[in-house]
Amino acid sequence: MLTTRPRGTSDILPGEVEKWQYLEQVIRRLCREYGYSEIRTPIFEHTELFERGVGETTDIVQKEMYTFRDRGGRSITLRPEGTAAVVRAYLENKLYAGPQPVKLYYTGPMFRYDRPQAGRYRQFHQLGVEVLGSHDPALDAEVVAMAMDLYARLGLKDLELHINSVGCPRCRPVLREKLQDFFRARLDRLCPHCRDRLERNPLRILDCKEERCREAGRGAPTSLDHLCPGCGDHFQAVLKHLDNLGVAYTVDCSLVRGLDYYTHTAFEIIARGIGAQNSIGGGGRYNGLVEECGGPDVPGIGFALGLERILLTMEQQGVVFPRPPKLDVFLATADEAARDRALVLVQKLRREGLAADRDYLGRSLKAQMKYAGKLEVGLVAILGSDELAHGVVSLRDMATGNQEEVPLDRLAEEIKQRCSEVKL
RNA sequence: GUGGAUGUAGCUCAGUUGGUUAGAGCACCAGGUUGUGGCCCUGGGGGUCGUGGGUUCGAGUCCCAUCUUCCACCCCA
Repeated sequence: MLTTRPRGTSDILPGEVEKWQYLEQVIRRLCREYGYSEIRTPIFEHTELFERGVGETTDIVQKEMYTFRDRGGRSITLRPEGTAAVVRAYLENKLYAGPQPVKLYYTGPMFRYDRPQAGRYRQFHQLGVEVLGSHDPALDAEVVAMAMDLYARLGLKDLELHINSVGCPRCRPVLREKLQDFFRARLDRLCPHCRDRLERNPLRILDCKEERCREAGRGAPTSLDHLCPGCGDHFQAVLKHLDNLGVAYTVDCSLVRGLDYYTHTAFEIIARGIGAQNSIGGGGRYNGLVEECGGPDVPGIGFALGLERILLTMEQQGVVFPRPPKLDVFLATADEAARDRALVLVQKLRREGLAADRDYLGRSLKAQMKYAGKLEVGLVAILGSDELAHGVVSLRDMATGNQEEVPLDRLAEEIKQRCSEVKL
């Protein structure tokens, strides 16, 4: 073999791809029902979009981007997430001039240069949802509820919804400083990791698994105590709306998001049992991002869900995927004369909207039957010189073994009728 | 980027202290007499033993390097 697929990528093969198609189908219906339109942006963007949009200090920008120079010398980056590009497209195409708010969704591959492990890949897929142009806390609640609705529709159970408010540009720096002051006084009690975190991301220290850091974090200032009145009111309103919707949540003061653009509401959904990478979705508000990208002061909120991780959780929880039949009918031939007619007949069936196929390997009738059995085709139409002479086809029900002759001109109708019976 | 484990047919794995043409089950293909699947029987194709070096008379078996995959850390979907 010349080479293999790049590390952390995967080939989604027949057998597996049907699960993706099912997931995508549920997603599209959900988004339509919630009033979202699909947007498709490029897989790659100018690097500065992510540097500015996602944030220079984030791990994504500092060590996880697939960045390269194109032949024109431009710095290009394979998108590591979707929000920045949607905001760019919103501005570039002046969507703020249309009816507000703008509700958009996307699915597709994202790229991050990380070491692969359970639930983490270099090319992975997300469903993302973004709403631009509304501050309404009811929208925050609806966005959270929409994510939970998707999981429910897919049959997922026992998920944990964590929610927090990370404040706004007025109150966040205050908390940050208080936290830094708090931990600076306890620096010697922190693990080496957390000493690094102190400058970069002090909130993370509260999340550390080391016992001594948990000990040191006791009594630390929390985000909720330091929200400014505006942020506090907003957060309380979001929680109230979630209560009204019957969405169960845990307020988690240690929840931070890894991307710089988040303000106010931040949330994350955790699934147990799929390994260390157990976050199957997350999101929040980003009221400063549009302006940061050079646009008007327009608020935004959204989420991103990891499709691989959702599929992983579905499998772990034993969810059964619907398995539509590959073919409606297989056309088997008994001899050379029938073979010539088969080509024409199978085309005719396809034009009738049926999924039909035949043998291409010159196999014996027996081998063709065997093949049809393996494909789990419900019906096999058998054509031989006897049938040709009478203008009929022997139609065999593979589940029961019953077989009867059907006139050629009624074949398509007969198959359609039997297929619809099976579905009922 | 760091740490640990792993790598023999399409898949799951055997392969004894290094010793002749590397095996099994499943899968695939073909047969088991005249035009018929799911069970059974028979036969067949398919492996540069991840890759590259090295030690040795001789390496799938030992040593080194490298890559992949898996798991974890950091972080995230």
